[in-house]
Amino acid sequence: MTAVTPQPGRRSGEADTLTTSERILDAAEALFAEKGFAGTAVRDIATRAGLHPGSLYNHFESKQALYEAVLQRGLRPIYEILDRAADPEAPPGPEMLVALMAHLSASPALARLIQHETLAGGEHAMRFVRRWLEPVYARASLALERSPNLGDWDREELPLLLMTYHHLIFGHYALAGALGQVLDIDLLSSDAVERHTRFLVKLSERLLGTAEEGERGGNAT
Amino acid sequence: MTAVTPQPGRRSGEADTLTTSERILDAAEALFAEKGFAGTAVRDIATRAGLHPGSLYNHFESKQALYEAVLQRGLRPIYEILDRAADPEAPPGPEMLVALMAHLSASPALARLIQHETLAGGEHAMRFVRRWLEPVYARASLALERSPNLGDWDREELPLLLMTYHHLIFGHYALAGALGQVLDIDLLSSDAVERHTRFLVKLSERLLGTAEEGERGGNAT
Amino acid sequence: MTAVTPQPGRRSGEADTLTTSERILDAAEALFAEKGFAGTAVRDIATRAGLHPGSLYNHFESKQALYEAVLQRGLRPIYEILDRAADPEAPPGPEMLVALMAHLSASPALARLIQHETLAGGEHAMRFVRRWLEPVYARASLALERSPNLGDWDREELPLLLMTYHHLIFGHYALAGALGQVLDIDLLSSDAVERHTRFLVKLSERLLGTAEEGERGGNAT
Amino acid sequence: MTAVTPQPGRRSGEADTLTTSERILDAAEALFAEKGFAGTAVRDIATRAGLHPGSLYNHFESKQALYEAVLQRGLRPIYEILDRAADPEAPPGPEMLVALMAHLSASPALARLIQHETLAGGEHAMRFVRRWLEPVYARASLALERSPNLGDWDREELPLLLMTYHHLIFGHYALAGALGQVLDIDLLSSDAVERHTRFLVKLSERLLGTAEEGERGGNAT
DNA sequence: GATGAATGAGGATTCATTCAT
DNA sequence: AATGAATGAATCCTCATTCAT
Repeated sequence: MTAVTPQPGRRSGEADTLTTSERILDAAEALFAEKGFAGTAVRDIATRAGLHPGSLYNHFESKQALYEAVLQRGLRPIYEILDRAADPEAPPGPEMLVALMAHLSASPALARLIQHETLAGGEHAMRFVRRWLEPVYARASLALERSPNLGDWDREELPLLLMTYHHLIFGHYALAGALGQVLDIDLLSSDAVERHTRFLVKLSERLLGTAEEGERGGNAT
Repeated sequence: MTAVTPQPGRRSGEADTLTTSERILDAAEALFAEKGFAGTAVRDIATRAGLHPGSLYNHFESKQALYEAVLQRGLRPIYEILDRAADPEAPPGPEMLVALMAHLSASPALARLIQHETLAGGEHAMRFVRRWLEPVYARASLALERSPNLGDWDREELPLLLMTYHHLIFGHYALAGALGQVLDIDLLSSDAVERHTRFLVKLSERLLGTAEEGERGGNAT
Repeated sequence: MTAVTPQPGRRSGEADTLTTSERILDAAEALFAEKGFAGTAVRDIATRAGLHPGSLYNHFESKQALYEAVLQRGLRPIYEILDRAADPEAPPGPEMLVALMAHLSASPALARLIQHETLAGGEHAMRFVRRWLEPVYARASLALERSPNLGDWDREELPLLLMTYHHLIFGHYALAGALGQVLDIDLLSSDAVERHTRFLVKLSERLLGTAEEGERGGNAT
Repeated sequence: MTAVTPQPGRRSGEADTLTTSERILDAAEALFAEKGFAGTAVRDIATRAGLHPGSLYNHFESKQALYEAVLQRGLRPIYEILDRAADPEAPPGPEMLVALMAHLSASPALARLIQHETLAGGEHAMRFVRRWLEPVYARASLALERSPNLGDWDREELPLLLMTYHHLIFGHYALAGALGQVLDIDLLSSDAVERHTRFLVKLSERLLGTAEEGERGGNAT
């Protein structure tokens, strides 16, 4: 067991060395992902984090603030992946897909959180969309436009392409639990993640004409 | 799409002629879709349906029962569409896609409900998955297997293809509100629905080699 | 099946020939006896009587009025028994006990109702006590004072004797269900009623010196 | 009666030193005794205990759990009295009766609670009977069997003797309020309790031939 | 006389949050 | 930083009762 220097952004790990705040964030992430914001009780988060509900307010100002902290912690690595992909210096290729897959399959709660929010509608969700989702789409859009065979699609079809990726990535991991059960597959096993990544690359090929070289994208997780 | 003779189970219509139960179902569908089950207050449903909260229980045994009635009402037409598509007598083609699109774009709340449930996890969602989603997948699977160029895909890639349709149909309309805002498009306009339908047919073509004859399935809504 | 002339005071009988009001009274009696006034829902009474809750108000003005009708119907025969016993023309003896036993064991709900009310306390119960219980005690007191060996007891002990009979008669049948279970006896069987009657006569003998001749008091029910 | 050292489970006392839980138990005992379980509103218990309805749930899981806690607190001393009486080392005598009287007259709510439950019938009451009343009868049965002149009664009359004591003790204090009003006596005054105790001893004498030496067991309350 | 729907008050309970300790 | 108790608003739901049909 190597010494763990507490990193703000890190997920889980050896239980005893986790900050209380991190334990709360972990508990909250799991519960918000499963039951949504309204369906999650502060008491349950606290219990799961091993403390009493009141104590939670020593670490986060409110349920809402905790929720946003969970989102923030989860979304930052995604920004970084997309930023790297949008870097004009970087070579085009399936690396972004592979990296995204790896990240989401490692913390599937994140994908579910994002879908919950996107699904919600109303004031609250609109703020989320503006603050969190628009930057993601802006970056993804940049990355997409560097694809070689894009001319195959009309300009007005591009948003649909973007959304296709949204669904096949975020949607896939968000629903991995339920759909895995329907199909009797563990969609979060490393095999399945690898297969899904290959599938996405193949599909990209057919849609965009990219990634002819990239069937290897496997050692995810 | 065949002419729709108004039936007891119909949606919307002249406000005054709606049964109280139908008004409740409409109100509940909208609110459950927007806020999820836990986030929706029975009082709000009642108010929106124009009656006092207690009266609601003359029509539905509980919030849960109401929720299930909403799902049932929404899902039945989907079963019928898929059943028709799975009928071996029926000619293959994009009709199923077109019909599904038309139905979902006409009541986008339904798609959101389905995603809410599929997202939820836990006991509750698993029951939904078993009772509602598995039959859908069974029928869709039958329909898919009749595609001509299916040999292009490995047997283990078929579930991923199925899921792709799930995401591009249910996911699309479930997230239409939020993603439409990000992309600054009204994804529920009849133009957009038509475009999305053409997109899906085109994508099917590239994935399955089908639908060469039927791209113009546009008179949706 | 002989012709049944509808008698206001009669209990149960051939189900089909019962007035709706009688069915309601029967249902109410059973439920009030089991669960008390507050614990009984008008809806349950109606259901048990085979009609819808609203219809009940065609027969009784309110839950309270129904309750009082149940009491009235049940208590009238008891008054009559006590009146006969207090009649100075009547020969003294255990006949009153035997008759009371027979009546209460035949409709044990009545005893429970009386105990419920007596137990309750508060405004409501005090009204019951004044209206219903005081006349019973007045009559019973008259009957007691005609006992031969009463001089054995102080004047201030007489109320305790009266209460002893109250408990051993009303209390006995009120608790027959529960205590029968504890003791593993069916206290409402005709054997048990006969035994209990003999017991009471024997006890009266020892307390009041009466009833030397009366061990036969058996053919109850 | 031995000296009573104040214990956590004690009744009444200097108002300010009572635990909140104790105040709730006191309030609940009084109200449940007067109005029964169904007739008592949690809000009223809370108000009487000086707090808001929700706060009550910090101390008791539910109305039902509170009810059971009230019963448990009240019944424990009764077990102890009966245990002492059933002890084969202890000398036989009216001490048990005296002690029971003292306890019940000091908290008459308890007797009413017991009668309420015994009266109730249905699932709920049966559980009570099994859990609470059967042990009482088992102990009382042991105590009874040590009486000298028991041979005077048939074996099948013993349950009726047991029940007689049940009625004359629990029934007496349960109905003390109402019957006291009918008879125009304060049955809970120390005089009345003493007189009732003497009455019971005298009655025991006549029934069992016991207690020739101990009639003066009067220092109750 | 029966029905089903409506009503509004009140039922128990949960909730997020606060605060003294 | 943690706790347990307090709070009051809000939760879902049941209740007795009414009324048009």
